Amino acid sequence: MSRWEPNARGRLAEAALELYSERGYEQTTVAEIARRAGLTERTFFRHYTDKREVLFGGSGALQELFVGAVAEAPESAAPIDAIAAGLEAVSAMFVGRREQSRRRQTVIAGNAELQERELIKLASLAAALGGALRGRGVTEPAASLTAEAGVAVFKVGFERWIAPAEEREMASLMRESLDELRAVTAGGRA
Amino acid sequence: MSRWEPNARGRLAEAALELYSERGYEQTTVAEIARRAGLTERTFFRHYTDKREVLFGGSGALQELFVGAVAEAPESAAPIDAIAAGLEAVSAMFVGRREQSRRRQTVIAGNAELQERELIKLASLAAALGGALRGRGVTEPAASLTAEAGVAVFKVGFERWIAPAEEREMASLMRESLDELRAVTAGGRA
DNA sequence: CTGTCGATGACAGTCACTGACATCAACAGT
DNA sequence: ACTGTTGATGTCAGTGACTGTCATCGACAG
Repeated sequence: MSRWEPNARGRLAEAALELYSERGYEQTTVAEIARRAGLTERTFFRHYTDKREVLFGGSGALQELFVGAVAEAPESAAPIDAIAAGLEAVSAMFVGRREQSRRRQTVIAGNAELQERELIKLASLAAALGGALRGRGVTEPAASLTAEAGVAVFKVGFERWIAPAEEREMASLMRESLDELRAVTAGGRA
Repeated sequence: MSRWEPNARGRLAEAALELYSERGYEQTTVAEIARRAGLTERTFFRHYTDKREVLFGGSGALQELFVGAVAEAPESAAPIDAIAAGLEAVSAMFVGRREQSRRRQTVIAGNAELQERELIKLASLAAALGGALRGRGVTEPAASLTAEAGVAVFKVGFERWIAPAEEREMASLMRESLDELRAVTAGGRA
């Protein structure tokens, strides 16, 4: 057996989401999070760089998955279709996590610092997607624009997925949102 | 005469930009900024909510000017043309401030917290522009998309304006960037 | 049995940020 | 001229996020 309970990082993330939900982000101290996870404040900062980052532990995996799927889409796929493949892959990783995602977004919506962190994560995602598209031979500014569009679709699709009454799968909502973007950007044509 | 030197707020902003440039954002304490401005740390926090905000004192005026110009563009103007009018207005307010803007962007580029703050300011700008467009009768999602596009053009134009060798006026670069966006989004057509 | 390693704890310290109260020139009203 | 109010600032004592440093001690290799 191990000297400590396993998955300290996960316990910290869980404790943080609970406390942020219960009493709000600002009213929660890092010491409290650590205590609920059975650890000390110092150990919290060994797993997460700051009090905000504990809510974004999954963003690295999300970005890797998204970028990987874009990079490995069929060579024949157009840029926007590679992005669509990425959205499909990402949707799979959220299956069964809708309630947790709702709680998390509620917390983020209630605090400006957390919104800032979310924005920079999305900016990082857009930059990485742009790089993946350039790796597929897409030139600028098409690569960056398509990447930004992909992130915009993800945002819209995600918001719909966590909407109160919504029960459809994320993948469907992502496809729907992408279709709407296509319709809008095609505006003015036949 | 007044009891204190005038323009405390401006002196703080100036001192902060100097110190952030000289020794970096993280290596500068608020007490140092206040001391250089001839004030105390407590007074700094009466003028700016936090250590980051002191670099964004002009963002309120920028947003007001941009939004106002969009709202007051000729009724006949298309959404994107209203945005173009806003970009013209904004360009005027930066005249003579290129060097200061360059130093400021260098500081921001060197620190993640400052980038986060900049991103949320731009998100706020996009939201406000979307509102102004809706006020002109533009429906969703065209209003939000056009607003996002406007912010994207502003970002690109601004980056070019502060590029090392660049000497052209901001207004020209904004027009140029907007034209490029038009070209890209028109892609696939005749 | 012993030495290394890695995750954690303990503890002191810096600094961003806040609340409460004091100060005092300017100014208005008398 | 006298006085009360106001507003920007100073002073001081906090709280809490975050960091550097060293100690601890099961697991594991040899």
